[in-house]
Amino acid sequence: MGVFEELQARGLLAQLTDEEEIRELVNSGKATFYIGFDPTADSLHVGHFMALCLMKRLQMAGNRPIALIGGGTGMIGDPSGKTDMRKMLTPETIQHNCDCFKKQMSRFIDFSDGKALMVNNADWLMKLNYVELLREVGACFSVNRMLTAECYKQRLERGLSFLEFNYMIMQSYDFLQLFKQYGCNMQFGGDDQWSNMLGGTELIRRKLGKDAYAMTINLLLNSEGKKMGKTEKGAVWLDAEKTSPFEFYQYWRNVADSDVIKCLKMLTFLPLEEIEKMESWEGSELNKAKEILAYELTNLVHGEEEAKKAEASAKAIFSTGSAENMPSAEVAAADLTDGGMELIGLLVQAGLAATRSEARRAIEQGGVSVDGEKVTDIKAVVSVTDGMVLKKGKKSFKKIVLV
RNA sequence: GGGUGGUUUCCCGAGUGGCCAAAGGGGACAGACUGUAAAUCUGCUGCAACAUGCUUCGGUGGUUCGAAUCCACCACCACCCA
Repeated sequence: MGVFEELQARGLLAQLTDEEEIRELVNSGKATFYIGFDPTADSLHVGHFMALCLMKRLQMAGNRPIALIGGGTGMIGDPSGKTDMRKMLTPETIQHNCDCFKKQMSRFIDFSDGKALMVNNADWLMKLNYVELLREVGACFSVNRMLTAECYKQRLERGLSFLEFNYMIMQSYDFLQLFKQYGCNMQFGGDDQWSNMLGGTELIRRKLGKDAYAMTINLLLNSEGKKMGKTEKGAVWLDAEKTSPFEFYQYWRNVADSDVIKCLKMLTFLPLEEIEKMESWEGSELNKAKEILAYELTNLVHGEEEAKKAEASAKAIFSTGSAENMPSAEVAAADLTDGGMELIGLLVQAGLAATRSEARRAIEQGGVSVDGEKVTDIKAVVSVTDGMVLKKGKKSFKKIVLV
């Protein structure tokens, strides 16, 4: 089985311009392909992770990946799939984000000896001349056709600025540049990028009369059709500072039954046969699959040591309530009166409640316990000791560290 | 440039002078049931010194005893015309 078939079996492939050609190129390890990353935040998240895995899989099969950082396109903002205008980022922020991306990517992809490249499209986009670009590239695009593109549909109803309308042209221009400079003949990306990617292959055909290919991977959606890798607080980040390994582990440990197998297939490097065995697991047995999923992904992103730690603490906390490796919160001894503190304030300080009102509510509704003892008195004052365990709801724990 | 409609709490969306911290739904949070799942049921959802008080309804100013609601100006958005 070649890489192509493997990708297919894992349910990753969505749309392709030319299945036969792509299969051939990719399986023989002759492709140079690129995936673009827009620097909209200072860390990569789970969505990017899929793309990185794809790069890694293809690299292992001998193909050469190019990670394109969108320092230039980031100045414009991709309207695809968005309902509203994006926030404009300052050039400084974009630069900062690009730097952060670089650092994180090198953990996943082997950039040594030109086995993979990392380039920034700011290098060519920023020095473009407007009139020249119009003559050279603008002539190749039909506005009529662009307007029928799926990625603009939604936005046509709500308003689309000329700035964002140009995103597709910039992305197409990227592909042309990479084709010319590095012989990059394929572009991969999320399925929401399809029309932008087609723009590139067409531009190459028109300008150079050569064939280039595009392929999209399925977005990681849960059984309700929502994008995965998002929580109420925002994305699940790959940066340990923004999403701790423990939180990261917990996110995957808590996926719905109906999504485990899909996640294992799409995100992990476990052999397909192994995953197929898990498909027959039922009921609470599936919990084992979730543990595997969480461990595997934490391992990939944060390394073996962190993965083991996260797994051990999760088990300890949920089975015995043990405080080992539990996420902790610092409390200054100076804030205590006679070694005690009102529970409401403690919850807020530990980050288990955003406001005092919220903390009060949690207590009132019987959701708070201290060292395993449920507390329902709003006015309770608890004596704070180093290592005491505070629990709010079913899954939020904090160990108190006195400083 | 001209006209029309709009901007409400996390989101959608009611509210057109006092009974509005603001209906209803979604989401989130907490409880029950469970398997750290889903579904279901219940509670809860601006802040606080929590039975009183304080700050909210695009922005600024005004009318009024009293404004999310009325007036003026500004900003932004959508649609139609040019």
